[in-house]
Amino acid sequence: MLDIKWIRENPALAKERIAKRNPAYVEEIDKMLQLDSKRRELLYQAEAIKARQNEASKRIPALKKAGEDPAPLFAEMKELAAKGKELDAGVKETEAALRAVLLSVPNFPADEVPLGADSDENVEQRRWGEVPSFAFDPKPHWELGEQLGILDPVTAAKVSGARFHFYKGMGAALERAIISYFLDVHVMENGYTEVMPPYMVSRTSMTGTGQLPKFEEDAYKVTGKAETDEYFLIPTAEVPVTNMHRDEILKAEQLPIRYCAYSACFRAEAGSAGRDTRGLIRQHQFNKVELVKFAHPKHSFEELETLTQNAEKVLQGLGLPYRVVLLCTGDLGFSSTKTYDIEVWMPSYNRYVEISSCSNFVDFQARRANIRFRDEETGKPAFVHTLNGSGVAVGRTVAAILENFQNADGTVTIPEVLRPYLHERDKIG
RNA sequence: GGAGAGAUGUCCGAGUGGUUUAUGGAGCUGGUCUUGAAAACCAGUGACCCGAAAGGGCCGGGGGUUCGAAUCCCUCUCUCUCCGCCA
Repeated sequence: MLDIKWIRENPALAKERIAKRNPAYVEEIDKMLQLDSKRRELLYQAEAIKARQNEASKRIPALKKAGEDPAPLFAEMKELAAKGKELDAGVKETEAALRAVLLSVPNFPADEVPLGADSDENVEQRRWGEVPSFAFDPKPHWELGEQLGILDPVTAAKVSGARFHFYKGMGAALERAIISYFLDVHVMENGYTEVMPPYMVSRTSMTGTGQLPKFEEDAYKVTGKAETDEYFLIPTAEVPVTNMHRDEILKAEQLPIRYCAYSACFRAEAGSAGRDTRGLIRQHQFNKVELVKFAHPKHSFEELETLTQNAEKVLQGLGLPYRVVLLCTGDLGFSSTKTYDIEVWMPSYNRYVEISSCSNFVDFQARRANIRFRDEETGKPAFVHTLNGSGVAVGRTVAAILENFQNADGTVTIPEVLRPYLHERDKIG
């Protein structure tokens, strides 16, 4: 959620900044400004009436004590109360309308975010590792997975539907080993605290991180026995973990707080019918290790750099070639102000494929979720900056391992760092 | 699922219809004292919203009763205790 106060004071700049994302949002800024001034006008009137009511309330006991009849005052007050109620309703209505607009407008892109229409205009920052060249015809991971008997989408389709997988045998073990490896690196080397979050969250939590109200169709909703039961399956551990500190005032010395969390993730993939239909790339349910940071506003952009490096580290450990790109304005997520994607080399796609997305949300989520800290300079509460990044997507890592480390005989070499988690086996098949 | 209790400012906690519309602690800031620190004492500081300020509003969310609600009623959410069920 953008800061209405800041927008009120900098309307031209606000429009300029939001237009970088999409000029259509300029109109929304005007709507905000209009509702904001209406709200303040109504609030002023409503509060003036309340002040008069309070004043009268103080006089009534005094009148009684003096033996005078307060009845004439009652009549006047009754009228005032009716008027006040009307104004209160107007304030509430305007506030709700303003909030609705605020919740539907995305974050400003940071100044250094390149202008661009879509992912083609993302800017490569660096590459790591060697893209493999094969002396044989390399296979896509879905073929390797089937041949090795470790991936089974057909049975999953029977049991659940499209975009699900059974992992079997070494496939299941590999997925589990990767999860453990990622968590161990982030906990032991990168300084994160491990959390296991709930997989179902409330509407409030989904709104706090920005998935709702705008992207409800992308989420799976779970209803229960009671009519009021309403949960959303988490699309990422970002949602429960960021909301851990919702409505809290943290101490400045606690910052930065770093959490890592393994979770399954659930996505409806509403807009991607027909895309990446084979393999592990785009599933309704997938595993991910997520990194979340709560940072002091002064340091959040540095924290984004280290967060990205922390995610890169696990790919380096595995020996998977990747590149880091800075997302352009057209590819930037709703809540983010700046995002680096890490893309792993995927031989079957003959290109780099996203395996991690590391973002700084500045105060956008913190304002929605009311996550604050006590500023040491002013002594007043201020919004923290939240960041998160995949550290990294597990299913896509399995795909990348299978494809990049496949051998001519159809076996796959297991990266050394994973072997301790797999009874020291060095290959699959 | 049944029965009961509760939700107050950064934290703890008082307040059960008005005449101070939030008592008192802790914390934090400054001061006195001290070689320094602690303790003690003195003063200040209270979330959040509108406002340039003065000031006003604001006691889990929403609704109601009343001239007037933290206080009474309804409702929702959450927490705790006991019982039941359960991995």
